Amino acid sequence: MTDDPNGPEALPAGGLLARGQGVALWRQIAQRLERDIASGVHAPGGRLPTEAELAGQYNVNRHTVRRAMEELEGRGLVRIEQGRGSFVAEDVVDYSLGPRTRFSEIIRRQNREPGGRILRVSEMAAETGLAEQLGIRRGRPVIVVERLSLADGRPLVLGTHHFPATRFGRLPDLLRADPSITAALTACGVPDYRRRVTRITARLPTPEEAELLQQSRNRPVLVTEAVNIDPAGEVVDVSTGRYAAGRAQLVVES
Amino acid sequence: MTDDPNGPEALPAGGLLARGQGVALWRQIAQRLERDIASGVHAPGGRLPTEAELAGQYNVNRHTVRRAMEELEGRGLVRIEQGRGSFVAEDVVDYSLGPRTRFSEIIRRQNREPGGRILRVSEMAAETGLAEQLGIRRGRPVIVVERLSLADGRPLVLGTHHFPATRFGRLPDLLRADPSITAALTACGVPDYRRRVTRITARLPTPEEAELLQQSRNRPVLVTEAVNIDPAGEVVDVSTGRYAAGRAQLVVES
DNA sequence: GTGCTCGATTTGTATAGACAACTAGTCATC
DNA sequence: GATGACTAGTTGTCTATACAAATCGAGCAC
Repeated sequence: MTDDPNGPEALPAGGLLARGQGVALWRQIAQRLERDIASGVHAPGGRLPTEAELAGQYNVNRHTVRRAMEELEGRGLVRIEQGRGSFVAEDVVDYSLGPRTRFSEIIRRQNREPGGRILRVSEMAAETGLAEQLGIRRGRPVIVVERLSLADGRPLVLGTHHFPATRFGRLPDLLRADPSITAALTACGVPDYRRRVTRITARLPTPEEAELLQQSRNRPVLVTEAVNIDPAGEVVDVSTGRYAAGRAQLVVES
Repeated sequence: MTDDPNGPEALPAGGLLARGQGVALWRQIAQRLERDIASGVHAPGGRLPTEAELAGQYNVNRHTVRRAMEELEGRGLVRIEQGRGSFVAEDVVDYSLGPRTRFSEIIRRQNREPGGRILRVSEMAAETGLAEQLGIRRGRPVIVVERLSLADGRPLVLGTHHFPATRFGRLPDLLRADPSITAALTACGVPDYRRRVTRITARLPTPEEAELLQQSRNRPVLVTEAVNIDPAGEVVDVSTGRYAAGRAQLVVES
């Protein structure tokens, strides 16, 4: 760095702030953080340095950093959570629950790229409650599909689907080729289906769920139990969904 | 006030805050100020108690009050001005400058009640510059109309209009009956006119202007010089407008 | 009457300390 | 494996002091 204070060199992001130059320290910090966010130094959803870290980095008081963070929060650039930290804001997906709940449609409607990963396909005998919901006899085989749904590459929903095996025996093969459940059902002779009911609760995720959804084990997931039926009214799918904390909100329009 | 802390009596607005009850002091202060504004204790545009006064009133630190004020400012309820004080926010009028600039239309378009007061009507000989703009000979008489325009009863613009007396000799009588210049011009055979040009500057108001506009003498007013012409292209009015500080912003759409 | 200066007033910034409230991770226990 | 306790880490609130920056009004000079 030259001795010329008006030289062309740009200070690095962590460089000293300009004191007594007419721009409040907190504004300069806010500007730098905004720039770092815009340039991708901090990714959406990513955790920012702590207030103490930033205070040390910029050699200012923690309250000065807080003032800068409040500014960014007010502008929707960051999300501050007591006890957890500060995070780059990311848009929360509005997950509409209605007669035609379709993951890919919902995601595309919000200008994001839907994705899916089939985690596991297995077969098991239906226990009483599930059999009842599916309208089959207890003990009959069901295809269980565990699928992770992503938006823009980020996990959003962890779904467990149950299909009567007698009717949807081909699902495992179909899903190997294309992870779209809607497409697979079409191939099985169900060109359309609709949501009959959705029940919503919340709970803490299991360790495995937390890992798959890329979230903390201490933050609750929204849990849905849904029943989907075909045009004839037959139940085709009983599914459980677990929605990543802070990344989706369920929307029910009356 | 009864000894029962759960009694039905509501604390007066200036009553003590509830400490350690799970609601931050600054939130309680913000809520009370919001309530006072909503109930009309503080009128739009009115000055709020100073930070020091509020700190004393609520028995808190000045920074706690600042936090509350920042909250209200962020929600657009108040306007804080360094060195001047804090004021209840009032909507700033968008004063559109275009071919058909009409005060009453502009005000009504923003759901306010236009009003006007003729301050003075006089006659004088046109000096060189004015004569030139009006397209008359120097020394010819012009009718000078000083009008205060109000929105919802609050002064917004102080206008000085100059009309050629030979053509608009009836203006004084007409304006006595109805303070609408547009209506008076119609009665004088000018059913329509449009804005040819507007020049904008800013300066500090004179003491009289400040008083009429109900503002500080230290705050600049926006000043416009406008030329209005009739359908035949003849200049009908050369006017000066002085817009109250903080209450109007000129809007020019390209 | 006007403009300038100065003191008082008011908000804005920065630091500092202390403690509350919340969260996450670890570890022990069942 | 699940649960609860505990600890460390992180943000939130409140107070306090000091000084900067902006504004206002009074007084005075011209």
